[in-house]
Formats: sequence, structure tokens, C-alpha cells
Amino acid sequence: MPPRDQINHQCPIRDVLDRMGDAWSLLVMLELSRGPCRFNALRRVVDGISQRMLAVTLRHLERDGLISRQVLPLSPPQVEYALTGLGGSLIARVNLLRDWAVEHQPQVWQARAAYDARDASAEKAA
Amino acid sequence: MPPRDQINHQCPIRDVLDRMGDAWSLLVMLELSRGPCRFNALRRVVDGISQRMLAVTLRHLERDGLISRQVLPLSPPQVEYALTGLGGSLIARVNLLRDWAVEHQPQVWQARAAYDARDASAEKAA
DNA sequence: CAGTATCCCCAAGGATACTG
DNA sequence: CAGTATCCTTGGGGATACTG
Repeated sequence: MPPRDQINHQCPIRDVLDRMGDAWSLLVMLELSRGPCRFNALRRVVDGISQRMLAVTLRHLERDGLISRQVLPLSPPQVEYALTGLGGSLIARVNLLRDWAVEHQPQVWQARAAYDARDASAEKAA
Repeated sequence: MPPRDQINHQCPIRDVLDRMGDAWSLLVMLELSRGPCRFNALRRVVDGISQRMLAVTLRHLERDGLISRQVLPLSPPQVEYALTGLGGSLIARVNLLRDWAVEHQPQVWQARAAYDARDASAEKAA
């Protein structure tokens, strides 16, 4: 199996979901949807992200035109990341998905509990 | 870092996106949204999925109440998988995301091309 | 047919160190 | 501050074989 990046780019839904799929892209975009932010500030607020993954994630998002990167000519250097219009429109759709999650989470949890209960009793029977 | 399954279950959006994130869940649900289907039929149509991952994926989706599993008392045994109402409502939201992808894919591609071009000329300069 | 069990590999990503 | 380079580990997932 080839690495994820090399496949499925003919399928538009996978193209976007591969990006959403990795834990960090979404969290970073969600954070940037609250306003522009610099590298280390993001690092602190995204909680748990490694320096490497933040850099990689930002490169990906920037390449896809979802965020912008602006270097401020200062010393020490400062770089501001911000959501683009394109990124903002994506986040809007993602929020619809989050709304679904919030709305239906009780049902999902209930389903899981029911499944696990059935599972446990089936195992006991064996 | 603990494995993905053990964390972020307090965050509803991650809970659903972790599921969407793995390549197969979505493809399987999308296929089932076209009608009920049996194991090996799914295997053939989902293209590229291994027997193991199909089984694992189906278990997950079933546990979350997104699909149903019905064993038909026949010989040889037959098992029909189908999208539940819950699963259907999720797919509806996912389709909104797909619509975004279809609609904005040109912009994303254009952004990538621009980025890569800048990247290449920057590299040549060095 | 519809799975489970086992083995095994590899690339995603963390930790650490260094640079403009 | 904002990264890049390097090394190393781990668990996701493929291949294969077996079962009710």
C-alpha cells in the first residue's frame, strides 16, 4: 500500500477527509478560526502537538490554501498564521459535522453501551 | 502518547472525525448508503480493502450504531449490513462536506500548484 | 459465506538537537 | 522566534491461514 498522500486524490471527499483525518489539522484550523496566531502560540494552545507536527501540519494547510503565512520583518522574527477565506468556508462545513456529533453523541454512546453489554454476555455464555 | 482510541473521547468532533479519518469507514458507509449489502459484496465493491479491515471497520460502525448487522438463518450463512437512521443522518452531513470538496477542489489544486511553484523557484535560488 | 487468529512490516509521528 | 534535520519507536494494517 502506497503512503496515504499518494493515493485517493482522484476522490474529492477523501482528499479533504485525509486532511481532516489527521488529528492536528482540524485542531489547528479550529484554533485559527478564532483569529490569527503565531507559531509558538499555536504550539501552546493546541496542547499535545509536537513542534514537528505543528510545522508539518501548517505546511500542508498552507499548501492547500486553507491558511496563510505572513512573515513580519522583525527581530526576532514573527510569523502570523491565519485562516483564509477558503479555510473559513471549510470550517463552516466542519462545524455542521461537529453539530451532528454534539447532537447525536448520546445515541452513539447508548449504542456502544448496548453493543458492549451484548458482547460481554455473549462472551460469558461461551 | 496513548493510542488514538483512548483519547479525545471527551471531544465530540474528534470522536466522529477519528472514525471518518480512517480511510475505510467512510467508503463503507457511503456504499451502504446506496442500499444494504453483504460482507463479500462489500469486499468486492470497496476496492482495496482487506478482509481484516472490512471486518474491523464493520464492527466499529456497528458498535457506534451507524450500521446494522442482520444474520439470515440460511446455509451458507448470509449477513446483511445496512445503514441505520443514525448512520444515514451522519452521511447526510458528510455529503455536505463532500459538496464543499467538489465545489472548492479547483481552488485547492490551484493553491497547491502555486505553492509548489513558489517552492521550486525558492529551491532553485538556493 | 463470513468471519477470527497470527505474524510481520513500515511509515507516521515523538524526542532531541541544531540553525537563521 | 520559527523552524529543519536526524534518529527511533510503535501500532495500524496487509498477507496468510484457519474455522463455524
